[in-house]
Amino acid sequence: MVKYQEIANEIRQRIKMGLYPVDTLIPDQITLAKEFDVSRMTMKKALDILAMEGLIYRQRGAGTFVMKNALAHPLDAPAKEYEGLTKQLKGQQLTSQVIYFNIEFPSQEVMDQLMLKESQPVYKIIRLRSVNQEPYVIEHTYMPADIVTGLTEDVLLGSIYAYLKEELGFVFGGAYRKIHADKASEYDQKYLECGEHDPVLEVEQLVYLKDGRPFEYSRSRHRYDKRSYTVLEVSNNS
Amino acid sequence: MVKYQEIANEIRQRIKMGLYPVDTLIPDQITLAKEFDVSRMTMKKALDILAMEGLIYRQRGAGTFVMKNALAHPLDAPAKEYEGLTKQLKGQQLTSQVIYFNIEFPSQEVMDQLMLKESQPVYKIIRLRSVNQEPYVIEHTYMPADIVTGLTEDVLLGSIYAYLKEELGFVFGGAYRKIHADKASEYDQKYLECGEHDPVLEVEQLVYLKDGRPFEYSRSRHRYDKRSYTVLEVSNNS
DNA sequence: AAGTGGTCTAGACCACACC
DNA sequence: GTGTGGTCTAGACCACTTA
Repeated sequence: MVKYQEIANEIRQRIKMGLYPVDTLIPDQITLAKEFDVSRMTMKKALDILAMEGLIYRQRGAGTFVMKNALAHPLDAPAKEYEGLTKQLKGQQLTSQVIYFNIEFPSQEVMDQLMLKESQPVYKIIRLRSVNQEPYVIEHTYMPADIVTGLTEDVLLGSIYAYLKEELGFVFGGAYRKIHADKASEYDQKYLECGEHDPVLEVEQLVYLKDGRPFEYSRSRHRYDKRSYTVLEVSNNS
Repeated sequence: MVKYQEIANEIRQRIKMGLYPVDTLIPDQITLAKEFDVSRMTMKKALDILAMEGLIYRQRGAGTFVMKNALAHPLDAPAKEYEGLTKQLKGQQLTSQVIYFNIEFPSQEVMDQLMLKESQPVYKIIRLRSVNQEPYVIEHTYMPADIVTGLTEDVLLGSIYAYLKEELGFVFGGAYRKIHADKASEYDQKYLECGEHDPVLEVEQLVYLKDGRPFEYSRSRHRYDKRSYTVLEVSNNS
Protein backbone atom coordinates (compact mmCIF):
# COMPACT_ATOMS: atom_id res chain seq x y z
CA MET A 1 0.00 0.00 0.00
CA VAL A 2 1.39 3.33 -1.06
CA LYS A 3 1.59 6.45 1.04
CA TYR A 4 -1.20 8.44 -0.54
CA GLN A 5 -3.68 5.60 -0.14
CA GLU A 6 -2.78 5.12 3.50
CA ILE A 7 -3.18 8.81 4.18
CA ALA A 8 -6.53 8.83 2.37
CA ASN A 9 -7.68 5.96 4.57
CA GLU A 10 -6.63 7.81 7.71
CA ILE A 11 -8.43 11.01 6.70
CA ARG A 12 -11.52 9.01 5.72
CA GLN A 13 -11.53 7.55 9.22
CA ARG A 14 -11.23 11.00 10.75
CA ILE A 15 -14.25 12.17 8.80
CA LYS A 16 -16.18 9.06 9.76
CA MET A 17 -15.30 9.50 13.42
CA GLY A 18 -16.30 13.15 13.39
CA LEU A 19 -12.79 14.36 14.09
CA TYR A 20 -13.22 16.49 10.98
CA PRO A 21 -16.89 17.43 11.29
CA VAL A 22 -19.20 17.77 8.33
CA ASP A 23 -19.30 21.18 6.65
CA THR A 24 -16.07 22.46 8.20
CA LEU A 25 -12.58 23.22 6.99
CA ILE A 26 -9.91 20.61 7.50
CA PRO A 27 -6.25 21.60 7.92
CA ASP A 28 -4.55 22.94 4.82
CA GLN A 29 -2.36 20.76 2.61
CA ILE A 30 0.94 22.09 3.94
CA THR A 31 -0.05 21.41 7.54
CA LEU A 32 -1.30 17.92 6.68
CA ALA A 33 1.81 17.21 4.61
CA LYS A 34 3.92 18.07 7.65
CA GLU A 35 1.81 15.92 9.93
CA PHE A 36 2.14 12.86 7.69
CA ASP A 37 5.70 13.76 6.77
CA VAL A 38 5.18 13.69 3.03
CA SER A 39 5.50 16.21 0.24
CA ARG A 40 2.60 18.42 -0.64
CA MET A 41 2.09 16.64 -3.98
CA THR A 42 1.59 13.35 -2.19
CA MET A 43 -0.77 14.98 0.30
CA LYS A 44 -2.83 16.39 -2.54
CA LYS A 45 -3.01 12.98 -4.18
CA ALA A 46 -4.48 11.55 -0.99
CA LEU A 47 -7.11 14.28 -0.92
CA ASP A 48 -7.86 13.63 -4.61
CA ILE A 49 -9.10 10.18 -3.66
CA LEU A 50 -11.49 11.55 -1.07
CA ALA A 51 -12.75 14.17 -3.49
CA MET A 52 -13.49 11.42 -6.05
CA GLU A 53 -15.48 9.66 -3.38
CA GLY A 54 -17.51 12.77 -2.72
CA LEU A 55 -16.32 13.17 0.86
CA ILE A 56 -14.54 16.50 0.55
CA TYR A 57 -14.44 19.42 -1.82
CA ARG A 58 -11.78 21.98 -2.29
CA GLN A 59 -11.97 25.59 -3.23
CA ARG A 60 -8.93 27.34 -4.53
CA GLY A 61 -8.10 30.23 -2.28
CA ALA A 62 -10.38 29.06 0.52
CA GLY A 63 -9.49 25.57 1.69
CA THR A 64 -10.69 21.99 1.92
CA PHE A 65 -14.12 21.24 3.34
CA VAL A 66 -15.89 18.11 4.48
CA MET A 67 -18.96 17.69 2.28
CA LYS A 68 -22.28 18.50 3.87
CA ASN A 69 -23.57 15.14 2.81
CA ALA A 70 -20.39 13.22 3.60
CA LEU A 71 -21.96 10.95 6.18
CA ALA A 72 -24.81 10.00 3.87
CA HIS A 73 -22.33 8.09 1.70
CA PRO A 74 -21.48 4.48 2.22
CA LEU A 75 -18.15 5.05 3.94
CA ASP A 76 -16.79 1.59 3.41
CA ALA A 77 -15.64 0.97 -0.12
CA PRO A 78 -18.60 -0.70 -1.82
CA ALA A 79 -18.06 -3.80 -3.94
CA LYS A 80 -17.81 -3.11 -7.64
CA GLU A 81 -20.82 -4.13 -9.63
CA TYR A 82 -18.85 -6.35 -11.97
CA GLU A 83 -17.25 -8.26 -9.14
CA GLY A 84 -20.37 -10.31 -8.87
CA LEU A 85 -23.20 -10.84 -6.48
CA THR A 86 -21.19 -13.07 -4.20
CA LYS A 87 -19.12 -10.11 -3.10
CA GLN A 88 -21.91 -7.54 -3.15
CA LEU A 89 -24.26 -9.50 -0.99
CA LYS A 90 -21.70 -10.67 1.49
CA GLY A 91 -23.42 -11.66 4.68
CA GLN A 92 -26.65 -12.70 3.04
CA GLN A 93 -27.44 -16.20 1.94
CA LEU A 94 -26.88 -16.43 -1.79
CA THR A 95 -27.72 -19.60 -3.66
CA SER A 96 -27.33 -20.32 -7.37
CA GLN A 97 -29.30 -22.69 -9.52
CA VAL A 98 -27.87 -23.58 -12.92
CA ILE A 99 -30.76 -23.60 -15.37
CA TYR A 100 -28.70 -24.02 -18.50
CA PHE A 101 -25.02 -24.62 -19.20
CA ASN A 102 -23.57 -25.42 -22.58
CA ILE A 103 -20.97 -24.50 -25.13
CA GLU A 104 -21.92 -23.31 -28.59
CA PHE A 105 -20.87 -21.14 -31.54
CA PRO A 106 -21.81 -17.52 -31.02
CA SER A 107 -24.81 -15.79 -32.56
CA GLN A 108 -24.21 -12.63 -34.55
CA GLU A 109 -25.11 -10.46 -31.55
CA VAL A 110 -22.75 -12.27 -29.22
CA MET A 111 -19.97 -12.15 -31.83
CA ASP A 112 -20.37 -8.40 -32.10
CA GLN A 113 -20.48 -7.77 -28.38
CA LEU A 114 -17.57 -10.04 -27.46
CA MET A 115 -15.52 -9.25 -30.61
CA LEU A 116 -15.36 -12.88 -31.68
CA LYS A 117 -15.20 -14.83 -34.91
CA GLU A 118 -17.85 -17.42 -35.65
CA SER A 119 -15.31 -20.17 -35.05
CA GLN A 120 -14.74 -19.16 -31.42
CA PRO A 121 -17.14 -21.06 -29.15
CA VAL A 122 -18.77 -19.47 -26.15
CA TYR A 123 -20.18 -20.79 -22.93
CA LYS A 124 -23.84 -20.03 -22.53
CA ILE A 125 -25.03 -19.95 -18.96
CA ILE A 126 -28.38 -19.27 -17.39
CA ARG A 127 -28.42 -19.02 -13.63
CA LEU A 128 -31.16 -18.23 -11.17
CA ARG A 129 -29.75 -16.59 -8.09
CA SER A 130 -31.71 -16.40 -4.88
CA VAL A 131 -31.12 -14.35 -1.78
CA ASN A 132 -32.40 -15.74 1.49
CA GLN A 133 -34.31 -18.40 -0.47
CA GLU A 134 -36.17 -15.83 -2.54
CA PRO A 135 -35.58 -15.48 -6.30
CA TYR A 136 -33.55 -12.38 -7.00
CA VAL A 137 -32.18 -12.39 -10.54
CA ILE A 138 -31.87 -14.48 -13.67
CA GLU A 139 -28.53 -14.07 -15.39
CA HIS A 140 -28.08 -14.89 -19.07
CA THR A 141 -24.33 -15.00 -19.59
CA TYR A 142 -21.97 -15.59 -22.53
CA MET A 143 -18.25 -16.09 -22.09
CA PRO A 144 -15.67 -16.93 -24.80
CA ALA A 145 -14.37 -20.42 -24.15
CA ASP A 146 -10.85 -19.57 -25.29
CA ILE A 147 -10.51 -16.83 -22.70
CA VAL A 148 -12.53 -18.24 -19.83
CA THR A 149 -11.15 -21.76 -19.82
CA GLY A 150 -12.16 -24.81 -17.84
CA LEU A 151 -15.59 -23.69 -16.70
CA THR A 152 -17.61 -26.41 -14.99
CA GLU A 153 -21.01 -26.66 -13.38
CA ASP A 154 -19.30 -26.78 -10.01
CA VAL A 155 -17.82 -23.35 -10.59
CA LEU A 156 -21.23 -22.00 -11.59
CA LEU A 157 -22.75 -23.08 -8.31
CA GLY A 158 -20.37 -20.76 -6.49
CA SER A 159 -18.80 -17.52 -7.63
CA ILE A 160 -17.62 -17.38 -11.24
CA TYR A 161 -15.70 -14.25 -10.42
CA ALA A 162 -13.77 -15.81 -7.60
CA TYR A 163 -12.79 -18.54 -10.06
CA LEU A 164 -11.69 -16.06 -12.72
CA LYS A 165 -9.62 -14.06 -10.29
CA GLU A 166 -8.09 -16.76 -8.19
CA GLU A 167 -7.81 -19.71 -10.58
CA LEU A 168 -7.24 -17.94 -13.88
CA GLY A 169 -5.53 -14.84 -12.47
CA PHE A 170 -7.77 -12.39 -14.34
CA VAL A 171 -7.40 -8.68 -13.73
CA PHE A 172 -10.59 -6.81 -14.47
CA GLY A 173 -10.47 -3.56 -16.36
CA GLY A 174 -14.03 -2.37 -16.13
CA ALA A 175 -17.49 -2.75 -17.50
CA TYR A 176 -19.95 -1.07 -19.79
CA ARG A 177 -23.54 -1.31 -18.62
CA LYS A 178 -26.98 -0.47 -19.91
CA ILE A 179 -29.94 -0.48 -17.55
CA HIS A 180 -33.43 -0.93 -18.96
CA ALA A 181 -36.91 -1.60 -17.73
CA ASP A 182 -38.74 -4.39 -19.50
CA LYS A 183 -41.89 -6.47 -19.35
CA ALA A 184 -41.53 -9.83 -17.67
CA SER A 185 -41.24 -12.68 -20.14
CA GLU A 186 -42.87 -16.00 -19.34
CA TYR A 187 -39.40 -17.22 -18.50
CA ASP A 188 -38.96 -14.40 -16.00
CA GLN A 189 -42.36 -15.08 -14.47
CA LYS A 190 -41.58 -18.74 -14.05
CA TYR A 191 -38.23 -18.36 -12.33
CA LEU A 192 -38.49 -15.00 -10.59
CA GLU A 193 -41.98 -15.93 -9.42
CA CYS A 194 -43.30 -12.55 -10.39
CA GLY A 195 -46.67 -11.45 -11.69
CA GLU A 196 -47.63 -11.35 -15.35
CA HIS A 197 -47.55 -7.57 -15.46
CA ASP A 198 -44.62 -6.98 -13.14
CA PRO A 199 -41.81 -5.02 -14.71
CA VAL A 200 -38.25 -6.32 -14.69
CA LEU A 201 -35.02 -4.36 -14.24
CA GLU A 202 -32.46 -5.55 -16.75
CA VAL A 203 -28.75 -4.84 -16.40
CA GLU A 204 -27.01 -5.56 -19.68
CA GLN A 205 -23.31 -5.75 -19.13
CA LEU A 206 -20.05 -6.12 -21.04
CA VAL A 207 -17.09 -6.82 -18.78
CA TYR A 208 -13.51 -6.26 -19.91
CA LEU A 209 -10.12 -7.46 -18.85
CA LYS A 210 -7.49 -4.88 -18.16
CA ASP A 211 -6.26 -5.05 -21.74
CA GLY A 212 -9.70 -4.35 -23.11
CA ARG A 213 -10.61 -7.89 -24.15
CA PRO A 214 -14.30 -8.45 -23.38
CA PHE A 215 -14.84 -11.73 -21.54
CA GLU A 216 -18.46 -11.52 -20.45
CA TYR A 217 -21.66 -10.42 -22.06
CA SER A 218 -24.66 -10.80 -19.82
CA ARG A 219 -28.21 -9.73 -19.25
CA SER A 220 -29.33 -9.85 -15.64
CA ARG A 221 -33.04 -9.60 -15.12
CA HIS A 222 -34.12 -8.57 -11.64
CA ARG A 223 -37.42 -8.45 -9.82
CA TYR A 224 -38.39 -4.78 -9.84
CA ASP A 225 -39.22 -4.82 -6.15
CA LYS A 226 -35.91 -6.32 -5.08
CA ARG A 227 -33.29 -4.37 -6.94
CA SER A 228 -32.35 -0.85 -7.92
CA TYR A 229 -29.13 0.34 -9.44
CA THR A 230 -27.25 3.21 -7.82
CA VAL A 231 -24.66 5.58 -9.22
CA LEU A 232 -22.55 8.34 -7.73
CA GLU A 233 -21.40 10.92 -10.23
CA VAL A 234 -18.77 13.40 -9.11
CA SER A 235 -17.87 16.31 -11.32
CA ASN A 236 -14.22 17.13 -11.65
CA ASN A 237 -14.12 20.68 -12.90
CA SER A 238 -11.71 22.21 -10.46
CA MET B 1 -6.83 24.98 -20.21
CA VAL B 2 -3.88 23.37 -18.49
CA LYS B 3 -1.11 21.44 -20.14
CA TYR B 4 -2.12 17.93 -19.13
CA GLN B 5 -5.65 18.42 -20.46
CA GLU B 6 -4.40 19.75 -23.77
CA ILE B 7 -2.03 16.83 -24.15
CA ALA B 8 -4.82 14.39 -23.28
CA ASN B 9 -6.98 15.95 -25.98
CA GLU B 10 -4.20 15.61 -28.53
CA ILE B 11 -3.57 11.97 -27.71
CA ARG B 12 -7.29 11.26 -27.77
CA GLN B 13 -7.38 12.67 -31.28
CA ARG B 14 -4.47 10.49 -32.33
CA ILE B 15 -6.30 7.41 -31.11
CA LYS B 16 -9.45 8.51 -32.85
CA MET B 17 -7.60 9.16 -36.09
CA GLY B 18 -5.88 5.79 -35.96
CA LEU B 19 -2.44 7.33 -35.59
CA TYR B 20 -2.13 5.15 -32.51
CA PRO B 21 -3.98 2.03 -33.64
CA VAL B 22 -6.13 -0.09 -31.36
CA ASP B 23 -4.35 -2.84 -29.44
CA THR B 24 -0.84 -1.44 -29.97
CA LEU B 25 1.78 0.21 -27.81
CA ILE B 26 2.01 3.98 -27.88
CA PRO B 27 5.32 5.74 -27.23
CA ASP B 28 6.60 5.58 -23.67
CA GLN B 29 6.11 8.42 -21.20
CA ILE B 30 9.65 9.77 -21.51
CA THR B 31 9.43 9.99 -25.30
CA LEU B 32 6.01 11.64 -25.14
CA ALA B 33 7.16 14.03 -22.42
CA LYS B 34 10.00 15.12 -24.70
CA GLU B 35 7.67 15.51 -27.66
CA PHE B 36 5.28 17.76 -25.74
CA ASP B 37 8.12 19.40 -23.85
CA VAL B 38 6.73 18.71 -20.39
CA SER B 39 7.92 16.80 -17.35
CA ARG B 40 7.16 13.12 -17.04
CA MET B 41 4.75 13.76 -14.14
CA THR B 42 2.66 16.03 -16.33
CA MET B 43 2.76 13.52 -19.15
CA LYS B 44 1.54 10.79 -16.83
CA LYS B 45 -1.29 13.02 -15.64
CA ALA B 46 -2.45 13.42 -19.24
CA LEU B 47 -2.45 9.65 -19.70
CA ASP B 48 -4.36 9.25 -16.42
CA ILE B 49 -7.29 11.07 -18.00
CA LEU B 50 -7.36 8.72 -20.98
CA ALA B 51 -7.11 5.69 -18.70
CA MET B 52 -10.13 6.97 -16.72
CA GLU B 53 -12.01 7.21 -19.99
CA GLY B 54 -11.17 3.61 -20.82
CA LEU B 55 -9.14 4.48 -23.91
CA ILE B 56 -5.76 3.19 -22.82
CA TYR B 57 -4.34 0.87 -20.21
CA ARG B 58 -0.89 0.71 -18.79
CA GLN B 59 1.15 -2.17 -17.59
CA ARG B 60 4.12 -1.55 -15.39
CA GLY B 61 7.22 -2.87 -17.06
CA ALA B 62 5.55 -3.26 -20.43
CA GLY B 63 4.14 0.02 -21.69
CA THR B 64 0.95 1.87 -22.58
CA PHE B 65 -1.56 0.26 -24.93
CA VAL B 66 -4.59 1.49 -26.79
CA MET B 67 -7.59 -0.47 -25.52
CA LYS B 68 -8.97 -3.11 -27.84
CA ASN B 69 -12.38 -1.59 -27.49
CA ALA B 70 -11.24 2.04 -27.61
CA LEU B 71 -13.17 2.92 -30.72
CA ALA B 72 -16.38 1.46 -29.37
CA HIS B 73 -16.53 4.28 -26.82
CA PRO B 74 -18.22 7.56 -27.48
CA LEU B 75 -15.08 9.55 -28.21
CA ASP B 76 -16.60 12.95 -27.73
CA ALA B 77 -17.14 13.84 -24.11
CA PRO B 78 -20.77 12.95 -23.41
CA ALA B 79 -22.99 15.39 -21.54
CA LYS B 80 -23.29 14.66 -17.86
CA GLU B 81 -26.57 13.19 -16.80
CA TYR B 82 -27.29 15.93 -14.28
CA GLU B 83 -26.70 18.67 -16.78
CA GLY B 84 -30.18 18.11 -18.03
CA LEU B 85 -31.93 16.86 -21.10
CA THR B 86 -31.45 20.07 -23.01
CA LYS B 87 -27.75 19.40 -23.27
CA GLN B 88 -27.99 15.63 -23.66
CA LEU B 89 -30.40 15.70 -26.53
CA LYS B 90 -28.76 18.53 -28.40
CA GLY B 91 -29.85 18.39 -32.00
CA GLN B 92 -33.22 16.85 -31.32
CA GLN B 93 -36.38 18.78 -30.79
CA LEU B 94 -37.08 18.96 -27.07
CA THR B 95 -40.26 20.55 -25.80
CA SER B 96 -41.40 20.97 -22.21
CA GLN B 97 -44.90 21.19 -20.86
CA VAL B 98 -45.35 22.46 -17.31
CA ILE B 99 -47.99 20.30 -15.67
CA TYR B 100 -47.62 21.68 -12.19
CA PHE B 101 -45.62 24.52 -10.66
CA ASN B 102 -46.00 25.74 -7.13
CA ILE B 103 -44.19 26.57 -3.93
CA GLU B 104 -44.93 24.72 -0.70
CA PHE B 105 -43.51 23.55 2.61
CA PRO B 106 -41.60 20.30 2.24
CA SER B 107 -42.92 16.86 3.15
CA GLN B 108 -40.89 14.72 5.51
CA GLU B 109 -39.32 12.82 2.63
CA VAL B 110 -38.31 15.97 0.78
CA MET B 111 -36.93 17.48 4.01
CA ASP B 112 -34.77 14.41 4.53
CA GLN B 113 -33.49 14.26 0.98
CA LEU B 114 -32.75 17.95 0.61
CA MET B 115 -31.57 18.44 4.23
CA LEU B 116 -34.16 21.12 4.94
CA LYS B 117 -36.14 22.36 7.90
CA GLU B 118 -39.91 22.41 7.70
CA SER B 119 -39.82 26.20 7.47
CA GLN B 120 -37.85 26.20 4.23
CA PRO B 121 -40.21 26.20 1.26
CA VAL B 122 -39.54 24.23 -1.89
CA TYR B 123 -40.61 24.59 -5.47
CA LYS B 124 -42.56 21.61 -6.70
CA ILE B 125 -42.45 21.10 -10.42
CA ILE B 126 -43.95 18.50 -12.72
CA ARG B 127 -42.86 18.66 -16.33
CA LEU B 128 -43.62 16.50 -19.31
CA ARG B 129 -40.77 16.53 -21.75
CA SER B 130 -41.22 15.41 -25.32
CA VAL B 131 -38.64 14.59 -27.95
CA ASN B 132 -39.66 15.09 -31.56
CA GLN B 133 -43.26 15.58 -30.41
CA GLU B 134 -43.39 12.23 -28.62
CA PRO B 135 -43.66 11.99 -24.83
CA TYR B 136 -40.34 11.00 -23.33
CA VAL B 137 -40.27 11.58 -19.59
CA ILE B 138 -42.24 13.02 -16.70
CA GLU B 139 -40.06 14.78 -14.16
CA HIS B 140 -41.21 15.32 -10.59
CA THR B 141 -38.80 17.86 -9.16
CA TYR B 142 -38.29 19.59 -5.80
CA MET B 143 -35.91 22.50 -5.34
CA PRO B 144 -35.33 24.57 -2.17
CA ALA B 145 -36.60 28.07 -2.80
CA ASP B 146 -33.86 29.69 -0.73
CA ILE B 147 -31.14 28.16 -2.90
CA VAL B 148 -32.78 28.13 -6.30
CA THR B 149 -34.16 31.65 -6.32
CA GLY B 150 -36.40 33.42 -8.76
CA LEU B 151 -37.78 30.40 -10.60
CA THR B 152 -40.59 31.22 -13.03
CA GLU B 153 -42.73 29.27 -15.44
CA ASP B 154 -40.77 30.85 -18.28
CA VAL B 155 -37.58 29.24 -17.02
CA LEU B 156 -39.30 25.88 -16.77
CA LEU B 157 -40.28 25.97 -20.42
CA GLY B 158 -36.61 26.03 -21.34
CA SER B 159 -33.63 24.60 -19.53
CA ILE B 160 -33.61 24.93 -15.74
CA TYR B 161 -29.95 23.99 -15.74
CA ALA B 162 -28.95 26.72 -18.14
CA TYR B 163 -30.72 29.14 -15.79
CA LEU B 164 -28.96 27.80 -12.71
CA LYS B 165 -25.55 27.94 -14.32
CA GLU B 166 -25.77 31.18 -16.23
CA GLU B 167 -28.15 33.27 -14.15
CA LEU B 168 -27.38 32.03 -10.66
CA GLY B 169 -23.77 31.04 -11.27
CA PHE B 170 -24.16 27.55 -9.80
CA VAL B 171 -21.26 25.13 -9.92
CA PHE B 172 -22.43 21.52 -9.82
CA GLY B 173 -20.66 19.03 -7.64
CA GLY B 174 -22.27 15.80 -8.64
CA ALA B 175 -25.30 13.63 -8.24
CA TYR B 176 -26.48 10.52 -6.49
CA ARG B 177 -28.86 8.43 -8.55
CA LYS B 178 -31.01 5.38 -8.08
CA ILE B 179 -32.49 3.62 -11.10
CA HIS B 180 -35.60 1.46 -10.67
CA ALA B 181 -38.16 -0.25 -12.79
CA ASP B 182 -41.76 0.41 -11.80
CA LYS B 183 -45.31 -0.15 -12.93
CA ALA B 184 -46.89 2.71 -14.80
CA SER B 185 -49.21 4.77 -12.62
CA GLU B 186 -52.37 6.21 -14.10
CA TYR B 187 -50.54 9.49 -14.18
CA ASP B 188 -47.73 7.97 -16.21
CA GLN B 189 -50.17 6.34 -18.58
CA LYS B 190 -51.98 9.60 -19.17
CA TYR B 191 -48.96 11.72 -19.94
CA LEU B 192 -46.46 9.24 -21.36
CA GLU B 193 -49.23 7.71 -23.45
CA CYS B 194 -48.12 4.24 -22.50
CA GLY B 195 -50.10 1.05 -21.98
CA GLU B 196 -51.61 -0.02 -18.69
CA HIS B 197 -49.04 -2.77 -18.18
CA ASP B 198 -46.02 -1.02 -19.63
CA PRO B 199 -43.12 -0.71 -17.25
CA VAL B 200 -41.51 2.62 -16.50
CA LEU B 201 -37.82 3.39 -15.95
CA GLU B 202 -37.44 5.73 -13.00
CA VAL B 203 -34.30 7.73 -12.34
CA GLU B 204 -34.39 9.11 -8.81
CA GLN B 205 -31.78 11.78 -8.43
CA LEU B 206 -30.24 14.05 -5.82
CA VAL B 207 -28.06 16.76 -7.32
CA TYR B 208 -25.48 18.65 -5.28
CA LEU B 209 -23.64 21.90 -5.56
CA LYS B 210 -19.90 21.83 -5.30
CA ASP B 211 -20.07 22.43 -1.55
CA GLY B 212 -22.34 19.46 -1.04
CA ARG B 213 -25.61 21.35 -0.62
CA PRO B 214 -28.37 19.39 -2.35
CA PHE B 215 -30.47 21.62 -4.58
CA GLU B 216 -32.60 19.15 -6.53
CA TYR B 217 -34.49 16.04 -5.67
CA SER B 218 -36.29 14.52 -8.60
CA ARG B 219 -37.92 11.41 -9.94
CA SER B 220 -37.87 11.11 -13.71
CA ARG B 221 -40.17 8.48 -15.11
CA HIS B 222 -39.36 7.35 -18.64
CA ARG B 223 -41.14 5.22 -21.20
CA TYR B 224 -39.36 1.87 -21.06
CA ASP B 225 -39.04 1.71 -24.84
CA LYS B 226 -37.45 5.13 -25.18
CA ARG B 227 -34.79 5.27 -22.56
CA SER B 228 -32.04 3.22 -21.02
CA TYR B 229 -29.36 4.35 -18.62
CA THR B 230 -25.73 3.65 -19.44
CA VAL B 231 -22.67 3.51 -17.20
CA LEU B 232 -18.98 3.05 -17.82
CA GLU B 233 -17.10 1.67 -14.86
CA VAL B 234 -13.30 1.72 -15.01
CA SER B 235 -11.28 -0.03 -12.37
CA ASN B 236 -8.26 1.77 -11.05
CA ASN B 237 -6.14 -0.89 -9.44
CA SER B 238 -2.79 -0.15 -10.98
C1' DA C 1 20.21 -6.13 -17.92
C1' DA C 2 17.44 -2.74 -19.96
C1' DG C 3 13.29 -0.47 -20.34
C1' DT C 4 8.74 0.64 -18.73
C1' DG C 5 5.25 2.75 -15.61
C1' DG C 6 4.22 4.19 -10.47
C1' DT C 7 5.55 6.89 -6.56
C1' DC C 8 7.62 10.52 -4.12
C1' DT C 9 10.26 14.77 -3.33
C1' DA C 10 11.40 19.89 -2.68
C1' DG C 11 10.56 23.70 -4.62
C1' DA C 12 8.52 27.09 -7.87
C1' DC C 13 4.85 29.72 -9.88
C1' DC C 14 -0.02 30.68 -10.64
C1' DA C 15 -5.22 31.52 -9.74
C1' DC C 16 -8.30 32.62 -6.51
C1' DA C 17 -10.73 33.92 -1.95
C1' DC C 18 -10.68 36.65 1.97
C1' DC C 19 -9.34 40.41 4.74
C1' DG D 1 -1.31 41.21 1.10
C1' DT D 2 -1.69 36.65 2.92
C1' DG D 3 -3.03 32.16 2.58
C1' DT D 4 -5.21 28.63 0.09
C1' DG D 5 -5.35 24.89 -3.57
C1' DG D 6 -3.75 23.68 -8.65
C1' DT D 7 -0.03 22.98 -11.80
C1' DC D 8 4.47 21.95 -13.23
C1' DT D 9 9.36 20.67 -12.90
C1' DA D 10 13.74 17.75 -12.75
C1' DG D 11 15.23 14.18 -10.69
C1' DA D 12 15.26 10.02 -7.76
C1' DC D 13 13.94 5.43 -6.51
C1' DC D 14 11.07 1.34 -6.91
C1' DA D 15 8.18 -2.59 -9.10
C1' DC D 16 7.59 -5.03 -12.87
C1' DT D 17 8.04 -7.15 -17.73
C1' DT D 18 10.73 -8.70 -21.29
C1' DA D 19 14.61 -10.49 -23.22
